[in-house]
Amino acid sequence: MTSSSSSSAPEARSLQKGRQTRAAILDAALAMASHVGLEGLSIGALAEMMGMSKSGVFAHFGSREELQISVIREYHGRFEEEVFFPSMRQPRGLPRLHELFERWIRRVSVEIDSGCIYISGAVEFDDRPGPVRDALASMVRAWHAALRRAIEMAVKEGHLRADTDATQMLFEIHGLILALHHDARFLRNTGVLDRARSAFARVIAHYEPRRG
Amino acid sequence: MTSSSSSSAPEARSLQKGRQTRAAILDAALAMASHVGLEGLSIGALAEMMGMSKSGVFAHFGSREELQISVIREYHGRFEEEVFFPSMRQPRGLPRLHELFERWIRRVSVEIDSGCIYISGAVEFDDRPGPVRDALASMVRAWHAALRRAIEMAVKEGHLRADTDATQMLFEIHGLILALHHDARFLRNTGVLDRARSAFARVIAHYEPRRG
DNA sequence: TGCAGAATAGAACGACCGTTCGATTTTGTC
DNA sequence: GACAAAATCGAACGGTCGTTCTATTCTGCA
Repeated sequence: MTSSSSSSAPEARSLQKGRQTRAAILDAALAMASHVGLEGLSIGALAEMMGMSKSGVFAHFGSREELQISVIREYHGRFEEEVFFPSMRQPRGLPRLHELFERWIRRVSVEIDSGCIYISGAVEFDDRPGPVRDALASMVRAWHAALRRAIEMAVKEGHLRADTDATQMLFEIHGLILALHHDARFLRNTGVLDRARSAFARVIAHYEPRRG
Repeated sequence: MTSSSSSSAPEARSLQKGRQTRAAILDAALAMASHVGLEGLSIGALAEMMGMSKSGVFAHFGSREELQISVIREYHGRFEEEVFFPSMRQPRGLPRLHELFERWIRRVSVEIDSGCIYISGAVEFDDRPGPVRDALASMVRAWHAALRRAIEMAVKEGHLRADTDATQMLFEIHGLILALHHDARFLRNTGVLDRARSAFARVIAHYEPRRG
C-alpha cells in the first residue's frame, strides 16, 4: 500500500487486522443495503464484492441478523456524524432546526450511494418483529426525539409559538422528508429539494409567533 | 363437491375455473405482498397458502415477475375502487379533495391486512430498473395525476387561491400520507390519523383564498 | 525467530428459490 | 357419456441462501 521509510512495520497497526476488514465489510454492506435493502443483503454477494470467501465474511458477524444490525448501527453513527453533530454547532432554536433539516434532506436525496436505511428499513420491517426491527426502530425513535428536542428548544427560545405541538410539527416535517425521498429516488422527479425547502419554510412560518 | 338438486351444473360457471383460482391466488398474493413486500412474494409460500402445487400456481402467471405485476395491477384496481371512484361522487373542489384524502389515509393506516403497496413498492424498487418498477411507477404517477387534477379543479372552483402550485400542494399532502404510513405501521404510534387530518386542514387553509 | 491465536479459505449441508416438463386430473362442450 | 382442452400435479433442474465444519494462512507479541 505504501513504501514510506525502511521500516516494514504496518503503519496503521493500532487495530487488529480483523477490525479493519470488518469495517471494510461494513462499508460495503452499507452501500449494498442502501441499494437492495437490509433484506436484500447477501453474505455471498458481499463476499464477492470484498474478494473474500463467504465464511470469511460470515465469521465477522456470526449471523446474517447480526450483520444487518451492525449495518444499522453503522448507518446510525454516520447519520449522527453528518447530520446531528454538525447541526449542534448552530445556535439553539431556528438556526439549529434549519441546519438539521438542510443536512437531513441532503442525506436523503443527494448522496446517491447512500440511500436512507431508516426509511427503506421502516418499510421492510413494517410487519416483521424481531431484533432487526427493534434496533432500527430504537434508532429512528432516538433521531426523532433529538429533532423534537430541537423544536422544543426553538419554542423556549421564543422562535416558535409557545403553544407549538412539537410532535405534530415533527410529523409534518418528517412527511416532507419522506415525500422528498419518494419523489427523488423512486419517481426521479427533479426540483423536489426546493419543494421540500419551501414546504419546510411554510411549516416554520405557521408555527412562528404572529408577526406584524 | 356439491349435492344440490339433480342438476350437476356448476352454480357459478360464468368464469372458467382457471380465472376463479387465478383471482383467488391474486387475492392471497396481495395479502402476502402487503406483509412481506413485492420482493418477498414467493410462489412456494403462495402455493402452500392456497393448498395447491407450486407449478399449479406458477402456470397462472408464467413468471414471478408477471405475478408481481399482476399483484400491482390488482392493487391498483382495488385502490381505484375504494378511494378514487367513490370520491368522484363528491362535488368538485374541496369536498372531493377532502374525500380523496380521507379515503386515502384510511386505506393506508386502517386496513391492516392491506398495507399500501404503492409505498412499500416505491422503496423496494428505488434502485431496481425493470418492468415491475415501470408498472409500479406508472400507476403511482396516474394516481398522483388524478390528485393533481382534483387540486386544479378546486382552484378553478375558487376553493383554492388562483396562484396555487398544485404540484407543490400535492407534494405536501403526499408527505402527510407517507408520514402516517411510517408512524402507524412502523413505529406503531397512536393518534397519527388525527395528526394527518389536522395537518391536511392546515395545508388546505394555507392555499385557501384570504378570508376575512 | 517462534508460537499462540486470530483471520480466512474451502467444501459441504439442508433449505428454499423460480422454472421446466411430462403425466394426470378436471372441466366445459357436443 | 365421449373427447378436446384447460388446469393441476409431482418430480426434478440448477442456483443461491445462511450456516457449520475443518484446514490453512496470517498476525502480533515474546
